Amino acid sequence: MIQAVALSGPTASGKTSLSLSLAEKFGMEIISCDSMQIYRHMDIGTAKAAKEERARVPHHLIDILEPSECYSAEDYAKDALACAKQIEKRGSRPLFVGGTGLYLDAVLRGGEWQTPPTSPAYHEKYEEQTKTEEGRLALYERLLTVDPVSAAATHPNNVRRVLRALEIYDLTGISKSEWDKKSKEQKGPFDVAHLTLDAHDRDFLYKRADLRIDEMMKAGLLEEVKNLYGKGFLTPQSTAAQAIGYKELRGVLDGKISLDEAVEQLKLSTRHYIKRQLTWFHATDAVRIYIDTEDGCERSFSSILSDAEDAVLRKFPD
RNA sequence: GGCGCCAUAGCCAAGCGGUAAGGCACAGGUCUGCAAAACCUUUAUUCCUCGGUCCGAUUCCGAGUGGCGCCU
Repeated sequence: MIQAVALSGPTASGKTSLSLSLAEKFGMEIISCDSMQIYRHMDIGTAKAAKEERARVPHHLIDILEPSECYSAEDYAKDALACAKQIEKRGSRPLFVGGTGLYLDAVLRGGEWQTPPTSPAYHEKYEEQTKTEEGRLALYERLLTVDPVSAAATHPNNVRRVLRALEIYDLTGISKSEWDKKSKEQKGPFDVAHLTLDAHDRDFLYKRADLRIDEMMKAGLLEEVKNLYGKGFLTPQSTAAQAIGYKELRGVLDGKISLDEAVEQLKLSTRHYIKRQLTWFHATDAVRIYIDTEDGCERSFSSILSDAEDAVLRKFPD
């Protein structure tokens, strides 16, 4: 078992600065767990740690792909595990830091029972069919006969998940629910201290996020987006184009919406994202570290840091 | 001052005599791999106020209030 620490939490909760101090304190190396910081040329909008910050502690899995390249949770699990093994060999612990819950789950779960990768071709095959109500229902009905357990857990409207479950069955002859069962039974490769940042007052988090977006705009986010599209690094159908900020600002470049509207939209998308992240991390057994007091006031960095250190030491007394 | 139009949830908005569509926001949730994605659930005992007609009014009539437009 590889001993590891994980620091999760929603956007703008302060993961980056806390991770640096925590890594320095315990001599850990950081493995980013962020589906968008993976991509090069997307720096401002994904709030990557600055160059000087990254010089303080070794960072991994940032800037490893071009924005046009495909990547998935499965790829991440492989890459992150390889990274973690090397860090362990160097005699230190990996510190997973990021807000992509699925990616974090994927590495920590690890093991033999990994479902086959998605093939874009499979999904394209059904693109026409999923456009109509009847088509979607037919797919769902097929899933109902092939894998009733997964069907029961999936809403018929959630085409992506319905297709994915069908794909796994068609590719392997084994139902997705069967794969999941095996996967749950196996032990992951990590012994992990999972900390997650949280706030008593949701608005406290939202305000921080709004503020950070204003700073991103000042730092030249629009230029960054313009460049990405201008140089053809980013295409509308790539995964990277789904990134918050990049998709909203594209409308400005096309003259479809005003800059003010786009920024409002970007703030809204960010709030929605924060909410989904909180839902995800609340469902984990992570130790919650609050960035505000119970009456919604800001806590000092040093007290947050000392909470985090305590949580790590409780798990690994050294 | 006169005439016309409008007033429905936090916002936008349909309904125009039979018991309040829809969208957005908010809130809650799902998640085994495109996840910064995709998807789900929930939200007006009441329609600006008062009076009238009617078995029944958000809907029709009158008055008031507020907003918008046009005219003098």
